[in-house]
Amino acid sequence: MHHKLTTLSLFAGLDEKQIESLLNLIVFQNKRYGPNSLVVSQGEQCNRLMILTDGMVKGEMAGADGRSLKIEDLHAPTVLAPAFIFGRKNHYPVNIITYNEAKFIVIYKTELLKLFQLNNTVLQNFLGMISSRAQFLSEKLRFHSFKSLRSKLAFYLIDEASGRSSFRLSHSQNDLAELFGVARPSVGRAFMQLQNDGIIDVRYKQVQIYDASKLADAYSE
Amino acid sequence: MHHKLTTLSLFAGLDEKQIESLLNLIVFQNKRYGPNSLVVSQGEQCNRLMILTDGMVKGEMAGADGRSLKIEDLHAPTVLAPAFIFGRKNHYPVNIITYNEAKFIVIYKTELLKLFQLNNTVLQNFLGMISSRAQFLSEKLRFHSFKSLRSKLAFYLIDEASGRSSFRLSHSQNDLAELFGVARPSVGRAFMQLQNDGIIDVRYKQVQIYDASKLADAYSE
DNA sequence: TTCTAAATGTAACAAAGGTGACAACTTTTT
DNA sequence: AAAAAGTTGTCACCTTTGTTACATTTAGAA
Repeated sequence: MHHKLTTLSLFAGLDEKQIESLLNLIVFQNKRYGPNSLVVSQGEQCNRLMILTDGMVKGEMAGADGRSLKIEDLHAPTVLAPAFIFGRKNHYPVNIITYNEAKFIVIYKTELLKLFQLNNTVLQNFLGMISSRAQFLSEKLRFHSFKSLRSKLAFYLIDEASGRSSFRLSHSQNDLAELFGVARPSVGRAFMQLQNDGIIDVRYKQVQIYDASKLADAYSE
Repeated sequence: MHHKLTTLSLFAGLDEKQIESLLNLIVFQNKRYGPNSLVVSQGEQCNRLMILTDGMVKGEMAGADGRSLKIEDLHAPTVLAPAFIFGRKNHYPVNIITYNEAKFIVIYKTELLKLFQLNNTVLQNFLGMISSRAQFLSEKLRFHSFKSLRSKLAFYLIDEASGRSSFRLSHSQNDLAELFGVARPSVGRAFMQLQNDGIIDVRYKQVQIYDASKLADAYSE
């Protein structure tokens, strides 16, 4: 029936039979939306877990004037906004809109808690999902806390080097520019400056670190 | 005994007796550290929940070269790094060091899960803690995604106005500068530019919005 | 009220990064 | 091997933000 659920991170570690028998023990709804339907509207209270089992949806945030900007695309199977059922703010921050026909499983909060009591693996998966998200965001944010491009690049290089003094970059300058939120030529300039300072040597993707200590200094420049 | 635990968010909604009887049902350790002790070292595996019941500690991140920068101070009672027990990366990202003498309750992962099974409130509190953290981080990050100072300020103003067209700012330009990660005079300039464009009127903390639509336009400038 | 500390307005100059463009080089595909 | 696509080096010029400094205004304390 819901064969795709085995690939859902919430049910990781469970086989099809286990999932089915679990779902038989709780109350949930199947919902189906046509293309371009509003599934969840911004500000709506989030007291249920929505699992996208088929289709593709987008989350977009309505601006003060009605225009909206896309936040992200979500493909089945996935869980929508797991951090909003139990968080302090339990109102959706975005509109969720279908691209094509989409199917959902909807589990209300009380039933979800029942599910957690029934199966420890599901609970751990859910805890893992939210925790990983918090970790991911935390890391992104720390990256932003390095102000200058030079410091971001230094941080990246030390991480990428992971101890080696010579290595090949696994991202293009374009990727890095996007990652750092700057323009591509700026990345090139930053590389060049580190090289001119005698800290590294770069030639295309090949990097040689001459002075790891100075590179670490660059964190705070 | 652990009278302070009633103010711990993990045990919110429970009284002293309930907490005590819960703790009697699981295995945990009491630990005590002297001043300036290393409680947790960066990279160490996180397979236990540490609850700071007395004292004050700091988290600091060791740089590649040994120097370290302080991340945050934590006061009792609080839970250390709740998002790291169940997350994908279960290694502490920081060193935790005591300022003064500090006492902890240490609950291993398996016992913590037992606690969740025993008491639904504790589970919901824990879910709430990590969810709220994810939400908080998410919001911070979204703010950073507005590139220009003008767009950040516009976003802030619309939020602060919350519908009104005239209101008083609740932060100083200094606060805003810190919040936006820019220099203070830049904040002043950004205010002035919005004013010169006829979008708002500012006089010290008093703000009048003339054109909310144009202000919203400024998101993407 | 008067004094004082904090907040704000403003200016000149410096520095960082953005933009657009193009050539040179590498990698991948055919 | 040749062609195509992608990546990198580099340049000139523009825009935004940082820095420092100082005068002015406001708000809070005495």
